[in-house]
Amino acid sequence: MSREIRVRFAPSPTGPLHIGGVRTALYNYLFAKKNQGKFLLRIEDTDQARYVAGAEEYIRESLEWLGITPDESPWNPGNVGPYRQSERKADYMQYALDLVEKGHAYYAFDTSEELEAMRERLTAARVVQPQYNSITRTQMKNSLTLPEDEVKARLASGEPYVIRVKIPRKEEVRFHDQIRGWVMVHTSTLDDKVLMKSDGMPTYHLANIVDDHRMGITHVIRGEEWLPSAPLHVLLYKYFGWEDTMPEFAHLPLLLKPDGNGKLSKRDGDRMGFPVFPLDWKNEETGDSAMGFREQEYLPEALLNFLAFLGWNPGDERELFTKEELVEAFSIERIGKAGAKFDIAKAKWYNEQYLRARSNADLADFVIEAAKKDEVELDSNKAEAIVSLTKERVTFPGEMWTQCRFLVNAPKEFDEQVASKKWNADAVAVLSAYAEKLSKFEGTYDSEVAKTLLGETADELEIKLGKIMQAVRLAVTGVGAGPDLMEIFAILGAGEVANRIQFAIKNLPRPE
RNA sequence: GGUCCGUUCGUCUAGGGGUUAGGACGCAUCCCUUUCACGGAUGAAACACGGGUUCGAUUCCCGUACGGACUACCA
Repeated sequence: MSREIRVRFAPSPTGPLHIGGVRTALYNYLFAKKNQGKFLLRIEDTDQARYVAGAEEYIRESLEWLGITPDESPWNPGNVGPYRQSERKADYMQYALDLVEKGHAYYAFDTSEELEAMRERLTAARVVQPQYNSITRTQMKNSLTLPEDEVKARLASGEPYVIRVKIPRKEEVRFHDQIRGWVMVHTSTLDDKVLMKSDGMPTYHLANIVDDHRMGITHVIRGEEWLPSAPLHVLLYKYFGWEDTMPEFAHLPLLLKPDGNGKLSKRDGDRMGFPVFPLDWKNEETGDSAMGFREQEYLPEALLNFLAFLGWNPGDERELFTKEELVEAFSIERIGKAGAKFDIAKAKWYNEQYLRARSNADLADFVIEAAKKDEVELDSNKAEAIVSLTKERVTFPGEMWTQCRFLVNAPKEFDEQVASKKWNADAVAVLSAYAEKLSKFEGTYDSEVAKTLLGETADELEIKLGKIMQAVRLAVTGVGAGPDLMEIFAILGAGEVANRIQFAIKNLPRPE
């Protein structure tokens, strides 16, 4: 009988959720759904000093925006709660004490000054790795060196202490990683990590083992930065006697900066002008802020697809996947080992693809909102017209509006470069004749009519249309590039086009 | 420094003892379009290096180089 697949995403609420964390959440989600399992969210808030107000809500909103919804979370608890470690505080000590009793952990009373002194001493003695371990603990103040009654006395007096794991001197720790295969580490390189802090809170190492066990986690899918402490975790499972239900591990490759080396940081985004966080973030207290993919108008389905492909691929040549298709195709075996550079150009391409896949009605709402910020009220007909004019040519929804602003606001100024290059006597001749015709025009002025009429006008003057189209565009829109001109003419209407042409002829310098 | 992990076009990657080393993004050129895009076509572009093993290695093994993560009473 096999257990139900249960995975968790366990961020700590210390600030905005990094995009790498989002990918970790995504992979956990995909793996759970693929295997008809459960995806849980657990808040790792055991560091009270680093707790940032609003961070939890940020995590929740980010996941919601992307549709990576946890089956169980602090806000939607299952029956293995609490889902916030701080709320489980009282339990952890019992587990730590259990380890002390079994001889796998011990009390330590060293002050931070004493710890510092120890490190200095070791460094001076040219010890390569100054750490609290099987050798150095014999010289420190702990329940292994102090007489039993003194330990009791110190404990009774309320003196601050921590509980450390007792790492064996010579032992080989072997564990399997689903991405990297077998990993072997010798305990002589491990140190006696703190399990319980002096404030009564557990460290990550203790808390994550206890919680994963109690929450029935079957697979731990997390970032590569945890790989070095995985041997400790394996040891803890063994000391607790939970080897039978120890989860499988999968350590994900890191997200790297686009240029140079090293992991992707907020600075990289700021430097190169792209977001590194899902949502905008603003901390009123510290004043730090960050821009988000959502506010930069990346579509959630595009971000999701992009992120999924950073370190994973389906093995065939498909690139575009909905969330459901990702679930269907996902497998841990196909996750790569090497870190992936964060290439925003690809993200933009995905955004274009998904933008074009959205319905015009849907996109029209975007356009209406964007116009509102410019204090322009658009009805849905006009907005949809703008959408069909532009959706094939923009990366972000907001650009649909910025590219069409001139529809509402007639140009007062003209692009000088285009004017000096393309504004010529032929163009003026055709345009004034065209405007003349338009002012007398009656009937339906659609893009076909607009085009035919313009063609006829040019023919009569024996001027090639191709030579003057840029100038025509300039006269009516003020710039040299944009959506299909004849469609624009149709939207503007004959009278408005005529007016604009006349304004342009009056205000642009008269060509030779 | 130590431990662990990694290395195929500029980027994301497929592949895997014998291949013209495949795709996508980006880039370039051309076609379509009496404008601008979309689209289509084509092109340039990669197995880090050195040793083995082998008839044959980009693929397996070992080194080297380079890169990364970790090395807290942070997660």
